[in-house]
Amino acid sequence: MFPEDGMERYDPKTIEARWQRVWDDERAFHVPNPAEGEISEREKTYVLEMLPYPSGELHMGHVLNYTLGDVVAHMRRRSGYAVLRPMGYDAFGLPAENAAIREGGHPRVVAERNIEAIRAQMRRMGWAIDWEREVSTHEPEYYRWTQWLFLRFFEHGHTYRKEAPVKWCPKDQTVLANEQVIDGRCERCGTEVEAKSLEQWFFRITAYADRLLDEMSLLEDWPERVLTMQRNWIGRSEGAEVVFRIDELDAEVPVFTTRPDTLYGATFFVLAPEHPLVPRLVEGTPQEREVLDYVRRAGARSTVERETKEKDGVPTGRTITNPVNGEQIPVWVADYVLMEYGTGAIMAVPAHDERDFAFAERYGLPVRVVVEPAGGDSAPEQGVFVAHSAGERLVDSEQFSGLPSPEGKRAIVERLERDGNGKQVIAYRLRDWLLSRQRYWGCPIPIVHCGACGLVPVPESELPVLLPEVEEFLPKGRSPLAAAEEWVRTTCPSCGGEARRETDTMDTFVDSSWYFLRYCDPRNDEAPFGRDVADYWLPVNQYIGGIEHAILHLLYARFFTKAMNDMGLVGFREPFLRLFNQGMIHHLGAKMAKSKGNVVEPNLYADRHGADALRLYVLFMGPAEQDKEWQDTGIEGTVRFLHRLWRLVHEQVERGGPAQAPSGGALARKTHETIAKVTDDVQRRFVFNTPISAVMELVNEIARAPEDPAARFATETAVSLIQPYAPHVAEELWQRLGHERLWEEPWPVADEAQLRRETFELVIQVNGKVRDRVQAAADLSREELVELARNSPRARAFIDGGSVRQAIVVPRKLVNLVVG
RNA sequence: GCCGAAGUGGCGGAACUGGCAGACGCGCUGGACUCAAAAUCCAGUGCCCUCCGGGGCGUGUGGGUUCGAUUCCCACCUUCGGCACCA
Repeated sequence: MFPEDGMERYDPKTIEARWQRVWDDERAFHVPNPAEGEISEREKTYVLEMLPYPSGELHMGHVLNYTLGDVVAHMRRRSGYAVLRPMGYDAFGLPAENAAIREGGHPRVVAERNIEAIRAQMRRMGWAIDWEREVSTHEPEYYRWTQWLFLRFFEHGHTYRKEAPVKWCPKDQTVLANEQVIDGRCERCGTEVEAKSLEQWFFRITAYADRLLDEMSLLEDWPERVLTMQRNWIGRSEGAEVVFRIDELDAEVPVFTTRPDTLYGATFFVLAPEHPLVPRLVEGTPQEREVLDYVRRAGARSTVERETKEKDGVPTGRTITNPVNGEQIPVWVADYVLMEYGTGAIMAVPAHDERDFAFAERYGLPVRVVVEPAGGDSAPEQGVFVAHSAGERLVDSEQFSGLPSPEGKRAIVERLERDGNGKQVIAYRLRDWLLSRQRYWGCPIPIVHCGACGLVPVPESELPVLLPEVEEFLPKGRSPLAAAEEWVRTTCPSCGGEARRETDTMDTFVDSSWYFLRYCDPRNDEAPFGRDVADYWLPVNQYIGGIEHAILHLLYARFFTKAMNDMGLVGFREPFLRLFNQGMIHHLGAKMAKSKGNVVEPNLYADRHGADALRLYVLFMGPAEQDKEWQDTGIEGTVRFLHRLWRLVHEQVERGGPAQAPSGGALARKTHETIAKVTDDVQRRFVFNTPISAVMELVNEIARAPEDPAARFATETAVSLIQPYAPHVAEELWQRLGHERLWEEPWPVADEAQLRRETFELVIQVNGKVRDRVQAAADLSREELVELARNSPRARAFIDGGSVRQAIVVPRKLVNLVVG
């Protein structure tokens, strides 16, 4: 740039490669575990970003995600904490398997090739990661412990196998967990899912529903919307189970309702088409054909269709007895009642439930009002829909009439309980987590099916159950593992007889539900992790990732942690104390996607401008939690800034000014203000764009007064403050300033004494409008400030003939003269 | 439909607890350097008016509270996200 000055040009490529090598050689970011049996003296911080799926290509979302974590980790480490910041790969799963099917070859080869590629790109970004703790979920050394944990869950009854209606993705040829179905479509491929009844493996996450809600109180800082989404997903609702009877069949049919106070308004009864009682109910009746026909048609409807069409159903010809008044009401079958929720049957109260009302309207069923809104003085109109409201009272409900709704609920439930016709219950929307998948590239389920002994766990000594080698990965409705006949055929660990291995593999979300624990103790070959070491590092202090896992991964990991806590494997109940969701980086107005051709590749920019400029830019763009738009010209601004800083440092080295700043000067004060701002912004506010602005301001100030006695001090501080954001160039400049190892240098602390000002700019307002600004001594009294304002000629012009009726003084800020 | 978040210059954004709206950066305009260009540096840059002193308006829209509102309250508009036959 200025070769005639002999100043070396800022060349990010060389600098970045050099410092990455130094960090590796010196194991700069390796953190040892506290020695056995002794808790480390140093306070710890666990900074973690969500486990990446190794697609082979790093994208901008990763860059933002890991750079955020990097800044936090650097600052924490330089503030004296032992910082755990590991990295690994969520390597099992469909993308690698599908790529292998498409291109031929083995999913493992695809996955490992991708890992190599993405690791190289990550290292290029210079993140301060302890690479010695790297793990990948597809390695037998890892999935051995996934299996081990599965068996502990199995022993404790957290895992079970049952036949149940499940969601099936016809494209991926596998079942899905409820959480992986979005609007009736497969979360991965968007194919409409089908309903099937299959025998599958489940985690009993529903047993933890209440704790997943209640223990949110243990979390330090999670985005409110994530908590809301989880609460909605769990869907806890308090109500009652009410038992209706069909005497002719000697059958009891319980329903769940949140409105037991409306029991007298039940005018019909509805069973889900899948309800097991339906065939017996209509057997040999004139309605049999029509009802079974309806059931068949409902079964063929897609979830989407079922949810969007007009409500329909068929009468069964049977009646059922309302336990409170003995009334006989007709039983219908309709698919607006879902088998998965409650008991698969409802009492229909059309006057007080919109869905029941719509159904009653269509089929001309009676509508009986039994609750009147607050302040109803005349008898309620019959046959209409009455929305739920505060202060409502029961009517036409025998002895319960007149009770306010909440008391009515209580009284009716008490009566039901006394008569053995019901009880208070809580229903959840949350379903158990379906964990088995009919695909190859996943963790094998370590179970043996024995004709004599049933489901037998594989003994711990035989773990891992390795994935068998097969020729064909294409799924055909059953797991490709089933084709490895020799592998499938085994002996029962319990009785020694012939037995067959489980051929389903686990949902990859199982792998990622405990990876944050493996990082504590990644090479342990006797246990998934040592409890002491886990209890030292965990819970994660700062977790960072995308909002897409608001329910899926985050709910599963919380469940796993709680179950492990119950089993005595860990001493804490929540895995992630603070959660941060970064926004998405868009380009050309849309989410980056290969199919749209608008992907901005980080590597390209790292090569062109350096990783430091890229890291700075993704943070400088705007608030980290907001979605934002990539601008090529934007990164050029950060490039320019680094060049400017580079020149400034060299100029200061040339000048050789004193490193210690004399106190009291404007530049010295600005420097301390910058330290305070940069530190506070990250630590308290978790914002990353304004600290960069603050350092830019400081650099601008230095450039304006390079001969200031505080210039050298200001320059060194700027380099030190920018280190978490642009670590390579900061390290290089630090060395050129005559120091070493900036990453080990304590984080700067602002000197309170230097922050104090002797004068300030007093803003003078007249009737709320700024009319003048004057310098004022910091220690002036309120009266003196008002005098100063009154004497301002500019303010006077606006006071004119009027009199000052009031003066508002904000100390060290402004005076507002109210003139009337 | 319900719940939530957001709306500020040409653009990304700042203003943290009700007290100077537009920090920082991009872009643009003018100038310096150069044979020229790039790079760099300097100055300017919300809109309107101006006698060049300054004045008026301005944070989605309309109202309110207040000495004072981007910030608090009410209503509405727009965008985005979540939930949505859950009994």
